[in-house]
Amino acid sequence: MSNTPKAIRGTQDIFGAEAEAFAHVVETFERVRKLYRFRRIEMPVFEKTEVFSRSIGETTDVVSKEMYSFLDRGDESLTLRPEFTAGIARAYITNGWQQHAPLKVATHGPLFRYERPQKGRYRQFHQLDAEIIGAAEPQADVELLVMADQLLKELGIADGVTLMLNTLGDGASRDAWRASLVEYFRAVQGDLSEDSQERLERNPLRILDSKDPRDQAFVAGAPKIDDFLSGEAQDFFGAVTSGLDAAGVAWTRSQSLVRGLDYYRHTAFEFVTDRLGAQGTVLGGGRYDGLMESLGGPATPAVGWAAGIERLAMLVGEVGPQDGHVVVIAENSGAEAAALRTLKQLRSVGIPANASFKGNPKRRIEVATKDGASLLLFVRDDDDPRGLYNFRSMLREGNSDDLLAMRVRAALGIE
RNA sequence: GCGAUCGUAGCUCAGUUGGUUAGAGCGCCGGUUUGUGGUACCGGAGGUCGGGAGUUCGAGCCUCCUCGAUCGCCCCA
Repeated sequence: MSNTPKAIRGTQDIFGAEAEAFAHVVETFERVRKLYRFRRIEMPVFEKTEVFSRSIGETTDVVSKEMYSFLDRGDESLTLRPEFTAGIARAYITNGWQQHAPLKVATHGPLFRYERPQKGRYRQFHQLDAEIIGAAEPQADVELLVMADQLLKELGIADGVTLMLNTLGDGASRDAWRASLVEYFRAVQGDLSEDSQERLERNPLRILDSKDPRDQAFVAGAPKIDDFLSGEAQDFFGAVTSGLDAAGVAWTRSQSLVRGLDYYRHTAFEFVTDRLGAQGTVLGGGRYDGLMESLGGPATPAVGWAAGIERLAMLVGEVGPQDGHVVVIAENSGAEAAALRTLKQLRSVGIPANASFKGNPKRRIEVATKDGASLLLFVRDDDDPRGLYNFRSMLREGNSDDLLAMRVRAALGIE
């Protein structure tokens, strides 16, 4: 025991109800993604380090202190993906996926960030991801948000989650706004929190969503992005919001919602909840029109979002009861072969079935009970005069299991 | 990276101002009872008290270090 290696900090071994909830989130995402005709892609888990450092931004926390980077045996600097978007952008360029533009893609899987673990935050965590690449139109933003909205509804968690929406404007708007913010906050620098004094240098937009009351006093009077928006950027945002209204997606304008990563432009959004403590963002994303160029590709407009599977799974809670299943028990060793045949027959027609083969008959029944079996099927010797099968319902008021029993009888060809 | 709380059998936890062989419930294994099961009863296995060092005649209970968990900050999905 003491010399057994421990799991890595911030990783999880997921089992039982949590694993079921996790799978439920992924399955729901797959279903919805097909409804919206997003194409499935599979991405490598690691990339050259520069894929992330050039796109996400050298000064961001993600790149400067949270990446799992290492030299491989060829002395190349590689990094375990801290997010999906940069790798997808790289793939888009290197594989010539421009020919499919506008390209709607979706994926999910593990990401890695060296952070302090806490509720809903892990070093290996999992996200759903959806992107539309090569579409400059606000309809793409709307499409993505409508899909996200439906996903949350189908997961049954939309009630506790609200869509916070903002625009960062185009590149010029964003830069002018940023300069104005720096000027504004610099004037009161001494009164800001220590964190925000730091942010002033590296990521001034982030001061806007600071939780520190010392900052919030100044945030209210800070320059607003709306005053810097070009006419074009205003029209774009207007098209997004009216599209959402037309599609019946509720949203809330949040002037202080910004994105931490450098590549974002125009639309920025987060679906947030207050039921997850400090990790309230459950799905977030935005438009990243500048990203492809930072990786050396052609100017390519794109939008996307990612959602934390663990966080969604926590909100989903217990997933509904599984379909009833049959447990097959051989009454004695002579019936083992018949039991195996029976299991195969049941499963081949889609009836969930499990075997109970450990211990004495009583023990087998106990195990089956704990497994939640709704029907026990005892199998006897082939030549037993009482017949091959003995049914025993496990449900108190057995309505629903009648159907299961009927299906089982049909599958086995008995009356 | 910063702060706070916590870390005793597989699980949830008790363990009195530091003092003889560390306990319970559930679970697990075996058995009895039982109409082939969800009951009851009997018995059993399982812990170097996260790890290391120190204080003390003596530490699960005190100190330090370390690892991990949890909750915030930060960051982000």
